[in-house]
Amino acid sequence: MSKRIGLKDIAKSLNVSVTTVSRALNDKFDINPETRKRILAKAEELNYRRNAYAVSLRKNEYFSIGVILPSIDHYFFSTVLKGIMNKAHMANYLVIVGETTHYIQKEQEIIEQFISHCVSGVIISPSNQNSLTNNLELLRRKRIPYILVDRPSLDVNDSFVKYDDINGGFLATQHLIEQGFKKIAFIKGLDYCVISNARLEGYKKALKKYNLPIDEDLIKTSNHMDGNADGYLYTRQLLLSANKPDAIFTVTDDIATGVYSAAKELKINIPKDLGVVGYSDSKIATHLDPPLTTVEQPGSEMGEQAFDFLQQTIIKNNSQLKRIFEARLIIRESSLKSAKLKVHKQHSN
Amino acid sequence: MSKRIGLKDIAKSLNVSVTTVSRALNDKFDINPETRKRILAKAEELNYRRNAYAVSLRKNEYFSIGVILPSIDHYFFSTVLKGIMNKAHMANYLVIVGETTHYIQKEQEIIEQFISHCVSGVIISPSNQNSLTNNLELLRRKRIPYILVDRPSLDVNDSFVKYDDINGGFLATQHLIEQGFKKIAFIKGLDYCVISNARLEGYKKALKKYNLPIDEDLIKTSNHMDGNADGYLYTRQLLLSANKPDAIFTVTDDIATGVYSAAKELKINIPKDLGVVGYSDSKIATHLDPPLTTVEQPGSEMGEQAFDFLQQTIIKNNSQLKRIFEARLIIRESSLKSAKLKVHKQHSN
DNA sequence: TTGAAAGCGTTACCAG
DNA sequence: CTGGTAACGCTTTCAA
Repeated sequence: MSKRIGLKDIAKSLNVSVTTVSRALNDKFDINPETRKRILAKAEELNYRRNAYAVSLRKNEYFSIGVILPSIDHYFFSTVLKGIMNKAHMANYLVIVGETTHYIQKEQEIIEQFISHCVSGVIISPSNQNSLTNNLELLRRKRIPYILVDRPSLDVNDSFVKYDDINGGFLATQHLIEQGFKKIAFIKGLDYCVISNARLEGYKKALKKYNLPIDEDLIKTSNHMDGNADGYLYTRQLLLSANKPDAIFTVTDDIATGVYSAAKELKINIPKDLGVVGYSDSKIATHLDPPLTTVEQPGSEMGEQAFDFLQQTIIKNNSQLKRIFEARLIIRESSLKSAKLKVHKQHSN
Repeated sequence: MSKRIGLKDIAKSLNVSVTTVSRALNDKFDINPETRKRILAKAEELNYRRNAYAVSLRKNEYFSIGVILPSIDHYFFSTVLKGIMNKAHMANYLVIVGETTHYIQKEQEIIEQFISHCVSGVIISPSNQNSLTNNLELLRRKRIPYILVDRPSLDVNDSFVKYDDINGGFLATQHLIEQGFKKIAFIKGLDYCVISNARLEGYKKALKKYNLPIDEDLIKTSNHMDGNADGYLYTRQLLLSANKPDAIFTVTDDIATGVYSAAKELKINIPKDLGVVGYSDSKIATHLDPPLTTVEQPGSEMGEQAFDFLQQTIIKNNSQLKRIFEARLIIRESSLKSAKLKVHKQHSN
């Protein structure tokens, strides 16, 4: 295990001062080009690696941000991360990632780790309601700039980036109503989930607007763990009950896949006998048969916006930066009651 | 912008020495419990944050690893990352992530950034053949331990974790043959892609074993950019040609989705008239109609193994750690010519 | 049980 | 153009 090479080693072997070596390596102007060349060559020869820790310490400048997500193998979050990393790379920031797997305890550990690692800021999609109060408070107290992604907090001073989930829920439900569906069920997420609640609100809003009754029996709660299984279960339950809906709107595409399975098993035709709308426009949506109508969520764009906000907060100490992405419904066949089957996938270039 | 609090500040405000404060904060035994309590309280009050950079510098101990992937929103890679992060978190390592988006130049930038950031090691899935020679050499020269994921290099000293892609290709093809398909096409990846080539090799091996001809016209090349589109295009081309195959094996599930679209459009029944086998067992596989037979790739497990290897390399300076995950075919309906659905997994020998 | 001082690898400042 | 010195925030060693 050979010792790590430092400026000092280069300096010694060339009989110059450490200062000079530093200058050469940092492309300063006040140095003899000759000396500079010699130093660079020597550095290369000795496989010198710059120690960013020492530099940061000395300059009191830190170039990393922390990203905290509930789960990175979830397609949406991975696109958010992609967006963040894209911008971060351009700005020369290092991206440290932590996955909470929905555990608030783990979230806290990650935050603490990030803080002592001197991250300049944090982009976080809080794991649940509870963490909004506790863990964010930790960041606030320690004065770490942070941007909330997808799940805003209740504090008006916080900066966030999110979707208009209320309108998303509204558009989805309205679309089903306009297609002629009369009895629309909603499979939602857990009660503490802000997003799920927003979509639920939109759902109810649409029903009200069209004077349809809100039937609590048609509202089911999935627990986020296995959407597919929950979708399947609740759909069976709904379709076999006396109070049978003719359409189902689900809080995630994942749950919608379960709806498909159940419908298939019960030989119920989508969309003729059962309209389905999902949420997120995940990869599977287009591949389901029939393709799933869903609400778009461009995660990558959101990640980029989050990074921009964070940078503004870090540099200009801005706060209360807020951006709400408009909800957009992507209509495919699963919700077109009077559909003639038409494959409208685009295979451009 | 209030100044960051350091040991010195706590020491001063309590009239003790920096050493004592350090001791208190690090739970050393040789300190008066009284003093310790006072210090801890003060630290809390002043919102002290430990500076890991200074600690690392002083102790010459660094606790972060770098992970370099071609693309993180690709499901497989995101599960690999998940596996890595899981283990890393338990071992108290920070995970810094870089996405090359398949650019070898970007890969190099990321490696250089990671090196100066004193990562203890790197887990990398190289972006292409070229980078295997260039960019890995950089890591070797600077003596950074690294583990290759999914795409091994040619250097026998390197440690890696990969799948048995040859056997994967073999099993997939053999299965189709055994199902009674006679003319099996293969849609592969780019020529430089080691993995694609391995699967191709397995494909050919199976054909040979069963004395089927290898027809280069039935081998198509997708460029990794839009698998779905390529799958669609090539499938159309293949199915409309005189030399029409009765089964298609694709190097990724993504491409297989394109096969489905084309088959649907041409009203060709899967699996009766066209057997299809994909690769990766991605999320969509089960949701396609009919569900797609594919070769499993448990990314998370692979990520965990990679981290374990890396840690062994870092700590014990081990090298040439190699693990090849067995290929396992997951049989679903898309390949069952005389299908009654029976889900079972087949192991290779 | 406590403190003073050295030093990790680097850069900034000032002098020459 | 070059070099000496101090300092970044912390831990370690040695001495009290």
